[in-house]
Amino acid sequence: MIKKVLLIEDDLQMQEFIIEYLKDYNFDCKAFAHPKDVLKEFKNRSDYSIIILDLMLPDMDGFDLFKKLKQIKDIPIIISSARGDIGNKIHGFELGADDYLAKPYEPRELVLRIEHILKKTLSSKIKISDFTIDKENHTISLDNFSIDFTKIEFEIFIFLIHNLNKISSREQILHATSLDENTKNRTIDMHISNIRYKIGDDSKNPKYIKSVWGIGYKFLGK
Amino acid sequence: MIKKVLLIEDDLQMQEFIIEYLKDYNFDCKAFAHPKDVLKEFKNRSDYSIIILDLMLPDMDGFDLFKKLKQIKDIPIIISSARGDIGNKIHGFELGADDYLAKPYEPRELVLRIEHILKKTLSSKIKISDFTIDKENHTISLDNFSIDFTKIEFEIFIFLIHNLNKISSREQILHATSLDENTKNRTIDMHISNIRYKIGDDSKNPKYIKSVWGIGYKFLGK
DNA sequence: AATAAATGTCAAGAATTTGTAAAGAAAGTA
DNA sequence: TACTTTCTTTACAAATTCTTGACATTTATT
Repeated sequence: MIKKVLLIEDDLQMQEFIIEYLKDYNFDCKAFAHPKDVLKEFKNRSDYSIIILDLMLPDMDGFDLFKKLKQIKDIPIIISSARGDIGNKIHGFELGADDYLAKPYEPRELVLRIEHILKKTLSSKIKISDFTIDKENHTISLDNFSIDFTKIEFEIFIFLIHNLNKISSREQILHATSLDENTKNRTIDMHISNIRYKIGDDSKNPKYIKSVWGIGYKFLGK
Repeated sequence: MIKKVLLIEDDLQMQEFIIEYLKDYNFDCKAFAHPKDVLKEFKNRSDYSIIILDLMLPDMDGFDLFKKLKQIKDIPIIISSARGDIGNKIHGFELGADDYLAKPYEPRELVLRIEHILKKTLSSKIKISDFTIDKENHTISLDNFSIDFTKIEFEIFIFLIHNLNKISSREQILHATSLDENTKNRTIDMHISNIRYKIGDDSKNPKYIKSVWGIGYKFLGK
């Protein structure tokens, strides 16, 4: 499967160069210079695997853009910035950037970092807890029985299990999934209830999804 | 807790410089130039949190050393190598390096990468008094027994223990927690009573939470 | 020792949060 | 269009937590 890369870079020559370079490594890369265009594109076609975000952009603060992109869909983002721009780097990591690249960088280094991150994030068929998760095929199975999750159930399940043993608030769940941002909390409870039913979990004596009173939900591991 | 860093670097001046730099960021860094010494040290004292491995070493191939270190104990390793030494970089990632740094690098960048990796790897557990506190997961344990605090009990407990050996007034407790501002003082007393019960403390002869007559409560430490 | 004020905690019930059924709205399909 | 599936919301019951009053006990003051 060809991975799609979303490049945000205002230097047009650089754009061209990276697109060509990534093509050789089997990445389908689209580039944009303006935040507005990026957001529009990403909202419409969110089948990208990774985003490369250059911080030196016009119009809008790069961190704003970062947050907005993450809100639309939580995929890995590599931040690139001018070498020595340390303040930004700190901020980048704190924001949750998966990596950053100091400019000027070698294109081969970019490829390596992309592959490294995708390997961690996307590699299909991972076993966590008693479940086998195949993100690529959007399937989850328990004891070799495939579970039919709906889209949102799948997203919530993935989010919870990625935060194994950590409490996820309803707000976090909301933002991590494609749920509309003014969806009621009780809707999430309802999805949890349905997920529990499908995986045969009991809310009163949970094996997998525990409610943490007043705070959120927690996927129990190991 | 001070984190220990194991630096493998054959340039002695560079060693000195990095040790000093990391000291400013509260890392306890020990450096070695020769693989034999490193292995000996790491076998004897494996309480390091992270390893910085420079690939340009005498005596032994850097990748061999990498593998041997990982075998002794699987802690994060950052590989550093001469800029442009792409072949090594690939290899580094394939070996399972957690990150790599192209030389010359800024020391601040090293700190950032260390902190980034440790944040991911190390859990957020802190030990205070006899308790292990994980704020993120909202769990507190005493002698490996997990204590089930309610939301407000948790908040009060955290506040008291953060003010170890200091007296906290009921008013301070009120404001430090999510309690409604016109909650009665006696309610706080009740919460304290419940907390004491859960941690097995005795109000008359307290080991942890002492009442200071007319003023407030004090968490006793060390 | 007597008194007043502060603290400990039981127990009741008030308030909040959660579980889930059911019904309708929205989106997708044939 | 009609049908199916998914999503959202509401409603009510159940569970949990929070608050308070009451009374016993402790501490400080005189």
